[in-house]
Amino acid sequence: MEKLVDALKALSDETRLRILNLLYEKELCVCDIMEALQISQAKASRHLIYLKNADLLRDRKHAQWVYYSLAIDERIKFIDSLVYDNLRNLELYKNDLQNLKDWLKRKTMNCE
Amino acid sequence: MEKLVDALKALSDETRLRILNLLYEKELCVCDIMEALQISQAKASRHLIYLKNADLLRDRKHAQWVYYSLAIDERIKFIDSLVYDNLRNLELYKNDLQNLKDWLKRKTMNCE
DNA sequence: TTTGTATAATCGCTTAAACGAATATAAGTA
DNA sequence: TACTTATATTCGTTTAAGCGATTATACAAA
Repeated sequence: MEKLVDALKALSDETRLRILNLLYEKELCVCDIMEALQISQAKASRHLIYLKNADLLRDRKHAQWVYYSLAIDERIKFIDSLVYDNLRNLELYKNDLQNLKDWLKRKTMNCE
Repeated sequence: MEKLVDALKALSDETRLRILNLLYEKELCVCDIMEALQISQAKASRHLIYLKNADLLRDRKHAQWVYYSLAIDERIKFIDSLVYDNLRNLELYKNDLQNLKDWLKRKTMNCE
């Protein structure tokens, strides 16, 4: 992250906060985000790239999937507080985590 | 603050972060901010109002002056971490504090 | 090679927000 | 009442970002 301000701009959008909240659980691919948040593919992709450009995420390609995970270093540990002390007290973000859990279970069952 | 996102939007601008950094020291009027940051009156006023609308500041009128101070409650304690762990390690914000100190000293001396 | 799936990029449009410059308001002082 | 000072607001312009819809790319599997 070049600038602290860039990280804060990346955090000042609800969709991106919701994505970040999910990624605090585990690495996910774009389609996991789409399903858990019930948003379009273009929207998920755009916001993930925005977060990556702010150096808050890294990505890893495997076959046709792109997996995103947190890339939050020491310099911006206030984000931990934001997520654990604020986001996770709000219904919207709690629901998102439950939706993610449900989706990942369904996804696994389809492969068995 | 209605929405966490509104607070984050308010924090995602360098001028507003610089203002917040100063107000972590003490209550200040608009002209103190102008002097310490060397910005125009209109710019100082606009950004202070933006922060106030996000419920991060309160104001208090006394004669022709308007004093602004922090209004950050429990819900957004991550801002403490942002200021103390991040901003205050950066030269720009350290310089601003020194400029504020110098300005307040000059201001006091003029009244003696 | 064709088809399907996952992801990214582009287009056109709309809105928020930043800026300097100028003007308005409101209170204090001469 | 005039004048000054402190602060807020408005105007016109510019830029960043958000969106849905669509198209492009890249890999996999048939």
